[in-house]
Amino acid sequence: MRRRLATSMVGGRIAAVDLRRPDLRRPFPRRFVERLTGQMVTALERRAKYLLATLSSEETLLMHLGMSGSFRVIRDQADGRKRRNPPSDPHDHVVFHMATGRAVVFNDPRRFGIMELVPAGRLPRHPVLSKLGPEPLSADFDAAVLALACHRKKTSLKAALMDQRVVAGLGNIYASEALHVAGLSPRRLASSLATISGAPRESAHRLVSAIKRVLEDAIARLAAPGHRGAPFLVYDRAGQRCSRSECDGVIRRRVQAGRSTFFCSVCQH
DNA sequence: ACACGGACCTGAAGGC
DNA sequence: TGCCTTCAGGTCCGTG
Repeated sequence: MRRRLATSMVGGRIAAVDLRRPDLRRPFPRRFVERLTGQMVTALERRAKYLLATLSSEETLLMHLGMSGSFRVIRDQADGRKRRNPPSDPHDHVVFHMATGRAVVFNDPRRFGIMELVPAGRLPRHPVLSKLGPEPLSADFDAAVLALACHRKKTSLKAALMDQRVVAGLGNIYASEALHVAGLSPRRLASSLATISGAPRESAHRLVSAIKRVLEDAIARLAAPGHRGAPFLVYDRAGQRCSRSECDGVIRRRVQAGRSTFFCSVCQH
């Protein structure tokens, strides 16, 4: 999503903002439209599940898609005229009209999304960012770090992977997917990744590799033009056969910490 | 300090 | 057809 939006926004100017309701989960920041209008977008970055658009005003637009949020880009019409009324539905809550003529539309039926404006200097200490664990695809995230973060936890492995302080950016789908690839049961204790002293066991190495592989694959697929809905290995596949070769198990669903977990009880231990 | 359950919203799908 | 319940990719807050 970051890559796709960057193409339309980075280096461009926000010519107008169409704000169609006062709030998502929380009210939009005060003077939201005025603070964005006319700004250049100098960078678009991601931290965990947050998108961070750096503005020429030294403020950063902090965004989260929640459960149901999405962005779409509307290109200007072939004859060069801007669309007066971009195609919209009742859940198109914000439209960024770029000076190029493109429009970036934020749609979010459940309105669990977030849009905030944060002064650049206060970004590192922002409450939602300051407690986040390592980026899963960075070199900082390795078996030693994961084992240390987990060795005193009193929760399941699945819950630990969804804890954004342990590793930042895995959600319910990819937590299940990574555990499947690693061959680890979601019900194991998180602390079983570490020895008594907190050193990583072999399972921690396997899990870190699985997390990185699962996320890299997903990003590669979603970045491909005309991509299809991700073919998950276990997520939302209860009752179907395990896809691992040589495994004749069936995928099961169980609720952990209030969320659905999908796994194969034959090849995940 | 930690872990859990419920709350926040709307819409889709399935049972009756 | 319509009404009910359950479930959905994420945080956040109160409670124990």
